[in-house]
Amino acid sequence: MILARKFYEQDTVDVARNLLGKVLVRKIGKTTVSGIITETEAYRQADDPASHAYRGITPRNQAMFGNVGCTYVYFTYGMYHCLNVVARSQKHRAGAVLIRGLQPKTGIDTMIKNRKTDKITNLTSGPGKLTIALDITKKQYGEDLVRSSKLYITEGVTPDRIIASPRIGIRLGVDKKWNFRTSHRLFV
DNA sequence: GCAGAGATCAGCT
DNA sequence: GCTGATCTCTGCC
Repeated sequence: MILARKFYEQDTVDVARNLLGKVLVRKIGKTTVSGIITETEAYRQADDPASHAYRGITPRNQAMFGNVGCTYVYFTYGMYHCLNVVARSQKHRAGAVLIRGLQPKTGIDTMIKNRKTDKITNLTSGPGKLTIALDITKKQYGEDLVRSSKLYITEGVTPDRIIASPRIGIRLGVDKKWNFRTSHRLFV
């Protein structure tokens, strides 16, 4: 069952927590590649100096201000794409959830080919890695996860334990524990 | 097993 | 110009 628009209309931090255990599905041609979401991070706007949207709208981050349930894909460090899902409550102008980790479910052979590594635990254990494994680039910028047949998120499993931590790799906003992960992920 | 460098683009403190 | 919501490879222990 594909998640409805309403799912993404709640506070970004809640959506980040609720996305754990859901299944991210990607169709590449005839192949279905999917994985269970094991790690996420919430980025809001005016109250979140670590967010790309903090200083207002730019051509790059405009998706964060757009329709909830769509993707925000950005290119960073000159080499990597990262996948976010736009989500926010009415109180905020912008917000997105960074998908940081997956547990490979189907299409693992395709992931191996894309990633050029055969270590399962290394296929999608990071934001830059999972976009390579699922062939996600700026072509998927703004894709509507509620309506698209190529990229969407479905119901999955219920995580039995959720760990909240400070977000990774940021300098500002370290006080906010907006990184969420499940205890039964494959990766350390 | 771990630290450090390198790759190299977009948006600015 | 520099810095970053990153990852891989190299070299050394």
